[in-house]
Amino acid sequence: MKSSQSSRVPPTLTAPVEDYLKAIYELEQRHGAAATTDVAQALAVAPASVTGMIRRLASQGFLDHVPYRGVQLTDLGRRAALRTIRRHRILESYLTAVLGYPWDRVHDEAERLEHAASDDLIERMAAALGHPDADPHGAPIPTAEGQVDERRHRTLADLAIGETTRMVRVSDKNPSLLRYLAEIALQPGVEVTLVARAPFDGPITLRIGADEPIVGPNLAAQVLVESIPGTPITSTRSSTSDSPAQPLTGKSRGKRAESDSTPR
Amino acid sequence: MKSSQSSRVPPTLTAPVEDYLKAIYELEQRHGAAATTDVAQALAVAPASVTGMIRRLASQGFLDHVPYRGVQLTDLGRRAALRTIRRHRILESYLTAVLGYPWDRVHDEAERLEHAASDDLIERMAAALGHPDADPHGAPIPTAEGQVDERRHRTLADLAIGETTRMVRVSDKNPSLLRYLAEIALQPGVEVTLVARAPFDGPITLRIGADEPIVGPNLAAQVLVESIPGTPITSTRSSTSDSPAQPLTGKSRGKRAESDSTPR
DNA sequence: CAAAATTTTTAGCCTTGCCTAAAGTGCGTG
DNA sequence: CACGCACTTTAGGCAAGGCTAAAAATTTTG
Repeated sequence: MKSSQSSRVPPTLTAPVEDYLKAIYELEQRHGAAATTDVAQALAVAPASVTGMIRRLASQGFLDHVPYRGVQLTDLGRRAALRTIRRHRILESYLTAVLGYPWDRVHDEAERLEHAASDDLIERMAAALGHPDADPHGAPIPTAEGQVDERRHRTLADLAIGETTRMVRVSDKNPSLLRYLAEIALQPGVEVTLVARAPFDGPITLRIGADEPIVGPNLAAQVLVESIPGTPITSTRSSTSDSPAQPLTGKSRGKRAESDSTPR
Repeated sequence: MKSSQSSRVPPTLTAPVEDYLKAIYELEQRHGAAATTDVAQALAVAPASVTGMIRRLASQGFLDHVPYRGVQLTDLGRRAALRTIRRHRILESYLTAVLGYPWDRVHDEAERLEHAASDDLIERMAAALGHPDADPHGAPIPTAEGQVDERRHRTLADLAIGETTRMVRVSDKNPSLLRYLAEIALQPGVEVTLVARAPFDGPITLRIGADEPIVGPNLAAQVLVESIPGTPITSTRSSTSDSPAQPLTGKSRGKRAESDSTPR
């Protein structure tokens, strides 16, 4: 019985290990837990493979595993996951801001580079960008010490009719969605108003600047927004919290790398 | 019996495979052939491991292997090797010129990134640098089509007394040597004169600008130089050729990324 | 030119990650 | 409360790459 408790994150994790920890962290954030099947789906591997890797990760102190019950990252595992996430998001920011990558193509590139880049390189890139708080898709960048803004946000689908909010974030994993969002100028920092919503989960009319694009509820549910300070909250739907609910681990948001993405 | 002849380089080679092909290419350049032991030493693995990998690479058409005789890259293998070398050298150039890496620390970083970067990323970096011909250590960068300047050069140790040449290249693999060279300002593009050479392989006095550093024969043999056009060649020692010997595969040299390395 | 030294290969084994097929668990529902 | 379904784990394999020890081939040398 080995006692490898909550010490420092080993410097040399394999790429698959980093991917598992990252995926488990993100599942924990979204669903409060990470089931074998969910991890398998997130990583596109067979569930049996996940069971095997989980055993290994548990034995190395990255997570706790109750058979048939799911996994939970230890402090060590969470720090390792956040380190990889920091790398990923700084890489995305750098590729977009400095090398002109469109925002729908940075994910795959960052996904590979995050396992190969040294801490030194990552910090040089962060410095070159002025230490941004969020990546081009609005995802908060953890600090080198593992602090990150874990606030939940409402989605466009949660808004009340007439409500105006600021777009804050969208997943980086769906290139065609990202291309479409760029087309209708729906990007982090932009103000968006819910003009109308057709019944029975029908199309949603937005106002973005002078345009009034109509989007499906499926798209709307993927776009995260936040209240604009000083605007009354006219809640209509049940939703995840927007104002600080859990104690924040990170610092304030705001600065963000300009994303000069080129749709198509 | 599969027929995977001299077609295109498969897009997805593993990192070890890329490392083997690169090492074999470089050994072929230097010694005309690549022996099992040499490859093993270059990659820091056991000779038996090399035998195994060589069998696999031969079966995939990357090289020809005559048991107990050594290996030779096929056209396919050579193209794969040059692709990796191009990535490596563009990465070194970019890290040095754009992110302020000192020239003694780019090798390790490039060594990992070369396996993870996409062609797109590499070409964006090359474009950002104005498509340099050589990396910060003077190594020629192969074109995307696999053309490269394979000229051999003399070393500082080969010079005649009083001869003035231009420093062109040094290996990127020895950080402390690189730091010392930066200290005495002996970098690619710099003019260097052989002032004196003590007998019995003794210390060598150089002139670089206004300085006259004294270096050992061991160091001198690692620094590649080329004749300055219009300077008579006063040969004294046996040496590898300097003027075009083998037909060139690459284009002319010249442009080179500024290396703003910061020694210590 | 045979013995010694060197190089190369074979044999057998290990770890990491992944797979499929089959067996166990847990839970909701009739 | 038992049955069925979904989820999870176990069992058994495979490929890539690496290792050591030992055998075989080649080269060097006395």
